[in-house]
Amino acid sequence: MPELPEVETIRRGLNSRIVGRRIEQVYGLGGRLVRNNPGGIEQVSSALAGASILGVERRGKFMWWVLDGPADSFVVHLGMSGQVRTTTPDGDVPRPPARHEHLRLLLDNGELISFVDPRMFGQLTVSDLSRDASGRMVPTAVHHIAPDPLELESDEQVTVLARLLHGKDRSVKTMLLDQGLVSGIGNIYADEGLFLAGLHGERAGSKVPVKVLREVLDGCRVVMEQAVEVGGTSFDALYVDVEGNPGYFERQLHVYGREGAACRVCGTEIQRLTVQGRSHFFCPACQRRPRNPRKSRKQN
DNA sequence: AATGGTTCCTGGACGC
DNA sequence: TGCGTCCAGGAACCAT
Repeated sequence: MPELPEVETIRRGLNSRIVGRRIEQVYGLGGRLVRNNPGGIEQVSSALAGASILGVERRGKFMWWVLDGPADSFVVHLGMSGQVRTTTPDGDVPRPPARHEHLRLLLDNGELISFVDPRMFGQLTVSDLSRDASGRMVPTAVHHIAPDPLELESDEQVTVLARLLHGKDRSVKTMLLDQGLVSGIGNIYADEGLFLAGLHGERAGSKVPVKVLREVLDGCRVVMEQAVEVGGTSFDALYVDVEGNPGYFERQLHVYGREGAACRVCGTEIQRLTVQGRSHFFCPACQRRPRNPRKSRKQN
C-alpha cells in the first residue's frame, strides 16, 4: 500500500527518467481514475498531450508532475493499489491495454508510462499550481493536504504540530492518519512510529505530553526515511516501483502485520485491535494501552 | 465546527 | 476443487 516512502520511491524513479521529456501521445484507457476534473479523461488528455515535464514533486502520498503546457501540473495519487510503470514499447504498434491499466503516456524518447490500479482508489487530476499556506507552490487540488513529516525541517515546526495534536481529544492514531493534520502517514507507518515512541495509538492527544507527541512524529519520520532507503514496503504484490521491483522494508517492521509474533524488542506477543475502523498493531508491553481509552470500539 | 461513520472497489484469504 | 463470504486500505463524503 503506497504511503509516503513508496510514493517517494516512485517519484525518484520517475524523476530520473521523465524530467525534460515531452508527452507525445496520451491513451486514455477509460480514465475512471480522473477526479476533480469535470471534463474527465478528455480534459486530462488535452492538458497532457504535448506538455513538457519540468519536475516531479511530492507532498505526503500525493505526487505531481510540473508541466509546461495547458495545465501547470498533473497530480497522481496511488490509493492503495496504484502503480506507475515505465516500459519501452516493443515496436511501433501499441500493446493492448494491460489488465487494470487506466492511462498510458508515450514520451518523446519512446518510453511508455502506464498507470495501473486494480482497486480503483487512485486519483488522477490536472491542476494549476498556487502558493499554499506554507509558501510552497503546490497544485491547488492538493492544498487541503498538510505538509508531511519530511517537510518539517525545524524542531520548531515539529513542536507546533505536536501542540496542535495535543489540543485535540481524538486518538493519536486517528490524527496520524488525518492527511489534513500531517500527511503521508498511512496505517503501516503510523503503527511503526507509535511503536518507536512507545505510545499506544488509542491514547487521546490531549492526554499525551507534547514531548511524547514530538517523539511520535519523529518516529514516523525516522521510520519513513529508513523505508525510503530500501525502496518502501511491499506488503503484498500491490506495490512495486517504476521498474516493477518490490521494496524491502517489510522485514524491518516492528508491529504492522505481526499479530501473534514476538516483539523484536521485548519478546511479548504483538496484538491487534481496531481503532476507528483500522487495524492497530502494538506491543502491549512497549506500548501500554490506556486504562480508559477515549472510546471503546470493540464492543457490540 | 469537529469528528465519527460510511462508502467506493476488487484481489486474495479463508471456510465449507 | 470450487464456490461463496469477508476483509484490507486512503480519502471523500455524509451524518451527527
